[in-house]
Amino acid sequence: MDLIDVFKALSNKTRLNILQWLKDPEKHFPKQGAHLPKEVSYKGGVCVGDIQEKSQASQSTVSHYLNMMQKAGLLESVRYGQWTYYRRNEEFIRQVAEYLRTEI
Amino acid sequence: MDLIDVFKALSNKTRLNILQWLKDPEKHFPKQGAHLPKEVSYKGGVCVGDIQEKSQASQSTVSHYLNMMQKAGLLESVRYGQWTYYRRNEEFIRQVAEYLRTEI
DNA sequence: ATTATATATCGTTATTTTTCGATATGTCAA
DNA sequence: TTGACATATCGAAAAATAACGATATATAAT
Repeated sequence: MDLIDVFKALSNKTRLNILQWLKDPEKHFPKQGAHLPKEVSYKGGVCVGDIQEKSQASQSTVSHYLNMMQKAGLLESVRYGQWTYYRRNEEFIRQVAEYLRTEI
Repeated sequence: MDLIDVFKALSNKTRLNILQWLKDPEKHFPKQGAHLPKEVSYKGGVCVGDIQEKSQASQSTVSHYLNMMQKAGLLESVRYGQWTYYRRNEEFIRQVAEYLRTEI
């Protein structure tokens, strides 16, 4: 776990928002899931386009953010056809919190 | 609590090191405390010069780092004469960890 | 008062990050 | 197989951060 990359990924309002939105996708992306049955899409996360729309940043910026967060370990992604769904890596986030609590 | 500033302050190896060194000053700054009685200096934290020496960054950089971490809330400082002692703000750090665990 | 020491601040340059538009790639539908 | 759409990647410009030496400020010692 490269903590520096994790904290860098968290050092941005939009990225922090995305992470928190993904905590409750039904709430923050109510109209998503047109592409796939609800069970699948919510379990799989939220697609880039929906996140981009909500975040008000450009498509390339959001794609870059998501990739950065995934590399840091905070997110994971699944591809369904032409869509990439991003969701939180809860276990990793838990570990970061625990590390911060005990080692920092 | 401005989380962004907290995470920015944590996004640097040297600053992270400093925070961890200050968790156990006796261990990481064994020869410090020449200026003041041990009880006082350890309770009050570690002076800038000792931190600077250990961190191998320039004096101005370390001073800047410490100020940044203090502004973020992670550190607090006390001045004894010409020395400024920095120590961890444990309560704040605990709150950050708790916030990360539950809200992020 | 002068000098020495510790820390803070200033000004500058180098580096990194941010952010975007343009373009490439990959997938689906007609 | 062509066209439409979703996402990723590229390249560049702007903005922010990092890091230093020089200098200022504050305190202490002579």
